[in-house]
Amino acid sequence: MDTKSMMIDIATDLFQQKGYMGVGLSEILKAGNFSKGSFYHHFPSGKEELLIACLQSMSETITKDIEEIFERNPTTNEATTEMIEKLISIFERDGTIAAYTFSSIVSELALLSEPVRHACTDLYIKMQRIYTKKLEADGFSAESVHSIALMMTASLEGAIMLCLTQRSSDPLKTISQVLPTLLRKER
Amino acid sequence: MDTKSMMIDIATDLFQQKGYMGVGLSEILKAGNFSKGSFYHHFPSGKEELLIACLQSMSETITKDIEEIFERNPTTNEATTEMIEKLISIFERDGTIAAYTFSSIVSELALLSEPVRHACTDLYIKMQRIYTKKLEADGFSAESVHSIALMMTASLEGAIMLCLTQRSSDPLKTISQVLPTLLRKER
DNA sequence: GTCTATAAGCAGATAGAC
DNA sequence: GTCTATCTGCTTATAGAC
Repeated sequence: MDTKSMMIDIATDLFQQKGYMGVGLSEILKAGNFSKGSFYHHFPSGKEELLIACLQSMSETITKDIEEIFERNPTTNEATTEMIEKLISIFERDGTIAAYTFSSIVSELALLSEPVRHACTDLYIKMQRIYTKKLEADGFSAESVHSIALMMTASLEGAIMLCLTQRSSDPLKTISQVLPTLLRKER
Repeated sequence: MDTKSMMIDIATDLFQQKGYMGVGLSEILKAGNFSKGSFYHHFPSGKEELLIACLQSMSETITKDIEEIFERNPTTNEATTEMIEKLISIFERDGTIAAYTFSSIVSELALLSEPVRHACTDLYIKMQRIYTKKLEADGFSAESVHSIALMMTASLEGAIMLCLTQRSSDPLKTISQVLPTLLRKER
């Protein structure tokens, strides 16, 4: 594996644990035994360029993962349940949620940096596209599809945040129980 | 108004605009024409102590505000609609949401600092307590009350985050349309 | 309670040898 | 492509006069 990819991998890990601002460049370099010279060769414009690369890599992993779940489950309802169960088991194993969201890493930065903001928007759009497709296949009406997909994204994102701040997986568990209410077709 | 309160007010404003890490201490002092000496007299343990004071002040404002809305509206459904409308008009006026959430200010820090994490948890608990009370008055069953209140908090929090990253009030508008689905009593 | 001046440390970034 | 040594600027925090 080449140096650049290794840098991205190690940095992604650290960013997920402590957030962008919580990790110094030196910490990343030390963790992977990289030198400053080598780092600035691969990321000439520095730490934020590295972050963007990490976000892109995460985005790919996340969307691929969600796509698979949504493909192998018959309905949105079942896919959602599996997705959230997976998040819960990750959270209970690692004590943190390293996937399905950027917000814990960059939410402050998203207020300040346009490239970061775009990377976030991009991920949300991709996730909602997956939900939308499945909801349409489920037979939901065109108008309701958009609303439900957005509600799924928002409540999931909010629940992850609540889990992280409360150090408990309860919020995700509750959301998982409530979401099916929205996915009943009698509307 | 005393110096300490002025410091809290000015800092709150800046933190809301740029996040905790995005605002240096010197920026705060300059904005209010405070001196370092004066600042460290009032907040001996520094910037994080100031942040906690800001979070507490925000928490009071937010909960009082929500409480009023929930008191003057007959049902949870109507109160929620008014609350979200208010958020939307704030967002469309200021381009940011300076209330009802800490997450854009501190989400990264909440991973690192226990006092900050507790301040966040505290706010969420208070908000959900207000929702819960109203839902009970609406006649919802004891079990469903907890789930719905959590779903309200999570989706609102998530929608605010989406609005901020997408620079659009659409997510809040959509949530406002979808939430009533959860508040139908036929469950 | 407030002031100025200064400290001490670390951040991200650069230069130039190899 | 990688290395080490260095630079600059900024951060929070302190000391001590008024």
